[in-house]
Amino acid sequence: MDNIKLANLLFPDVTLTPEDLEAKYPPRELPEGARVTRFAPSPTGYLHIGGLFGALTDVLAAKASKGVSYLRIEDTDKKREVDDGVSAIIKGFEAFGVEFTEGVTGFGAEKGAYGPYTQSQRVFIYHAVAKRLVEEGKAYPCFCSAEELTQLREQQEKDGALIRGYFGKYAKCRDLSLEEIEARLAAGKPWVLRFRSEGSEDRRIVFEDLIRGKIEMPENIIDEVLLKSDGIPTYHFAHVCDDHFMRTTHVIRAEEWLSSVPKHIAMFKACGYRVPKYVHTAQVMKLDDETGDKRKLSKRKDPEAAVSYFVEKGFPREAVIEYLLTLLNSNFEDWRRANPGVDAMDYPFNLKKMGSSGCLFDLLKLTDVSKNVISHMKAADIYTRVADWAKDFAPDFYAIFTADPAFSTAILNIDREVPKPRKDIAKWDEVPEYLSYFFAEPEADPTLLPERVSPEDARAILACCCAHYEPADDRDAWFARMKTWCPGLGFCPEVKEFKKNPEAFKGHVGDLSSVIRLAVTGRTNTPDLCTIMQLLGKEKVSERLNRFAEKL
RNA sequence: GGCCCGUUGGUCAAGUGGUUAAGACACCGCCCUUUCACGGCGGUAACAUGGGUUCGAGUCCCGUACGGGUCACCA
Repeated sequence: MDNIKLANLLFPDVTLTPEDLEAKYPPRELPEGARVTRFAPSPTGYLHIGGLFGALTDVLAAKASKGVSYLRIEDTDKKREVDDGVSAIIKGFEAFGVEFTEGVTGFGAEKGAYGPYTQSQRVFIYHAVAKRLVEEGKAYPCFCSAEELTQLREQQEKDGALIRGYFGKYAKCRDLSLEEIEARLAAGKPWVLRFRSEGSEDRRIVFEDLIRGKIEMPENIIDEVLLKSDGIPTYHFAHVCDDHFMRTTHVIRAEEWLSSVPKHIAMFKACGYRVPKYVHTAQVMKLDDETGDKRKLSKRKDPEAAVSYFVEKGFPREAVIEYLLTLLNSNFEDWRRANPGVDAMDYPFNLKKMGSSGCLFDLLKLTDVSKNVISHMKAADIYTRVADWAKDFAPDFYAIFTADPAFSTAILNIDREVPKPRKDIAKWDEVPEYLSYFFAEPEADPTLLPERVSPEDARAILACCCAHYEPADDRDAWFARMKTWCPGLGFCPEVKEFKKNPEAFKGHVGDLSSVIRLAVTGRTNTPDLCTIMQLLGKEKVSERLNRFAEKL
């Protein structure tokens, strides 16, 4: 068989050689130990939380070694591709502040010297490599139709074959003569290019996965498809060409790829390329609501699988990243305690410390992380973020919230920017309800009055407050003033004293503030009442006090 | 079914032959407190299972069970 002739027959227009490509994409000049990683999604829909998880791994692994991470779009399956798939991915990363050093940066835009970073634009590379493989007898055209392949599969099932696929005696096109190939080509029969596997069923291959250690598997014996009939490569072939010419050092990808490593190693070797280091990360799972079993997060069934879910709920990007980091490296939380305020992206990430079993996505833990993150934000920062969020997801609230920015910022600042700030907001969609009483008069429910306070006493308290409230009082002065009202109302100004002798009083000073709080805010618990009343202003406070008194 | 990966409290997990088996979230209790939160203290709760190897095993080996993945001209 004249392989050179075959190669020219198959790729008559390809003149570029692998050597040209080596020159075009030289090894990177990076410091010793620097890792080159890549995140390589398919534009098949929105960005998945597992995708964010993976991308974070790539970016951090590169950054921690002063290396390079890049974003490559794997659009080799036109059937599954979605129109705005690329921008959905880019937008997703933008929303969470994940930045790659190289690669696709927008629709049709990219940066870096190893591009193009979109596979559909790299066909010239795949074809150059494919042609060489044919020249060397390591690849061959296959004319089997989909029906024939289905038949083959059924046959193998009947035979009870342990290994299934296109190989050995089932590989009908493996040994076609040049004449047969020419004839079929002339007849216009569609063909795919297959890898001529040299593997043997009874040989085993050993490789190292950076988080799982040494793994041993049977050699690949399948004549995998390299180029589909439309000339576009399969994932496997694209992976080999791209990660070689983009000079990737660490292939970090989800666990589901683990079983195709033997295939990939065989292909790297056939091409004469150095095999990259492999890192297969565990998948993000969730507890199924119905069965109670752990299972992979699914795009279809789980709304929280899409990163847009977190945007809509208004989780700050830092919180999501922070939470993901706790899943990525368990000692992240220790590092965080030791380095408060440091950018999470500067975390000295350790690939080898990644867990090897799938972890459950815990929304409750995310909530806790988020509360902490938000508690450390400045009120002005929160104002901006809430406004940005509300603009898209709560337009009605946006209008009232942004009507008086100074007021909104001030109310967000209650009990904030102090040593022990409140931690009661976990995500922005809680804010409209959380702040509602500042923007509209609340419907106070009389049944929420403290048990020992009768409606008559409540009315007396409200009247007293109405008559003597001084907005200029600071917190201490306000407490002191309330205490002066107590004797006249039959309440005890000191809680401790009241507890010693509860029969002597109707209640204590705390009850006064409870009644006032209920009248002013409609709630039984709120941040500091004194500040709330100051911000509301004497007029509104009096109105609310009176209105509630009328209802009693 | 073949091949592969995994299995420490409800969750995330430290742990690399000798530990009272960390810590965080959640939960419960107490303290602090003029509400709620915050904070402090304490508590419940785990090495899937059976065999080895060893003076000694969560850690090493084999089997079993249970989860997960993969066996496409999808990635």
